[in-house]
Amino acid sequence: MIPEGTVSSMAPTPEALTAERILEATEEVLRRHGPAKATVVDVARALGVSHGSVYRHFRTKAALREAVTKRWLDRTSEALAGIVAEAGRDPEARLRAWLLALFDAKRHKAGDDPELFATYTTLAGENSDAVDEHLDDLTGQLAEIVRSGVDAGAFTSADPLTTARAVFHATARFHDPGYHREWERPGVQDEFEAVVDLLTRGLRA
Amino acid sequence: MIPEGTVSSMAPTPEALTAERILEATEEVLRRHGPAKATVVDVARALGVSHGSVYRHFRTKAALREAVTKRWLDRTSEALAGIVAEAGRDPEARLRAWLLALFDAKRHKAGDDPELFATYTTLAGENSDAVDEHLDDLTGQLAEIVRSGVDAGAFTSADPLTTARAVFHATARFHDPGYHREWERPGVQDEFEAVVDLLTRGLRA
DNA sequence: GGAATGACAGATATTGAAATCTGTCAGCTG
DNA sequence: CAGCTGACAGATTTCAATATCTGTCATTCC
Repeated sequence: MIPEGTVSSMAPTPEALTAERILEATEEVLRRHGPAKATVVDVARALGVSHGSVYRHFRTKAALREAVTKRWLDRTSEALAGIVAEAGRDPEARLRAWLLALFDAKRHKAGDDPELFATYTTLAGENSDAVDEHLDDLTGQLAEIVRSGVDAGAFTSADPLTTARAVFHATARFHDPGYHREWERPGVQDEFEAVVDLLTRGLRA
Repeated sequence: MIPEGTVSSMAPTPEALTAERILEATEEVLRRHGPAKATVVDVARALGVSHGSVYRHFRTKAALREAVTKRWLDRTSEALAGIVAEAGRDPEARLRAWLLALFDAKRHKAGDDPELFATYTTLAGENSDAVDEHLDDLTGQLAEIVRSGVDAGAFTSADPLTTARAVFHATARFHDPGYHREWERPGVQDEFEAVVDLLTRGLRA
């Protein structure tokens, strides 16, 4: 066993209570009990500590839930950042791939584990600040794709960020959790393509 | 006083209990008490009859609420039909006018009387069949505009109805009641125009 | 001495008994 | 007789008592 970093006493068996461990336990409790019934007492119990100890790392229950929300949103952003980075690829293909990846990611999350998806949708509703940041992040990625398309002479846009926001808003039906019921209906894929076709036509130089 | 239509006994003072009068009373009760507390007993009381009489005209409370919902949705559709009928006008201008009229109508309903808007949003959520019909009606109107644009050589579209649906979905943020909170934020008008610009560019022949 | 505990006050959620509502129908009323 | 009434059974909602939770902090434990 290697001693972990610079700890005064090495406290071997009962791992130190870190913010990270609390967040993991909170995700687990949310998965098990859902957002309405998940209490910080549950989280403390899952960790084998008193609930007072949790309050040492997170000032309030709301702050704890917000931190969980941020982690989750960041994981989504990271997955898409890879497509933005594919510098060599045709801008239109990159745009389509990015939009499809976003749609697919959401669709699979909603379809594979509906309860967990509902849980995170509830959390997102409680933390509009975290969501706004996430949305800025995503539109920033889109703007990056638009900008490179303009530079390559493939797209026209007076202001890539405004254009990116327009594309994002126009595809809301295919990524906004509020529409998740529609994602399982037969024709959605075609609807998605019809919208993306219209948008890419509108973007072309 | 002129006798009303063909009535067997003329029953002058206490007006006959018609489906129409019940619907009006129901709208009033919904306006006063909201969707959660509006009961059919309330409706009967407002009309000065027993609740049994209401059930003579509407089989269930749900059917009564659905009828109210339909009336309300139909009023919205009719208002927009006028723009579709402006045959002489430039297709692109007609499309923009139609989308703006829809956005403005929704925005004013939500802004002027938020509680009534919330009430009707709840009713709409309960009556997805009526809503689906309404949506078909609206996309039909849009398709009519697209079709006339294609005929005039101003628009390109392999299938006007599919294209109309794409335009409708792409502008969901500006007519779907779920987004009503966004309609009061400062930049919405610009966001709306950015989306409509992109879509009209995509439609042009 | 820094981290964790657990008792506590006020806020929030749960529960089950009582009140109200929905939908039916036999009978009243004009 | 057509239309309306009001009593009724079962479903749903309300309300208040009870239990649980949140957030604090004086005290305990390594």
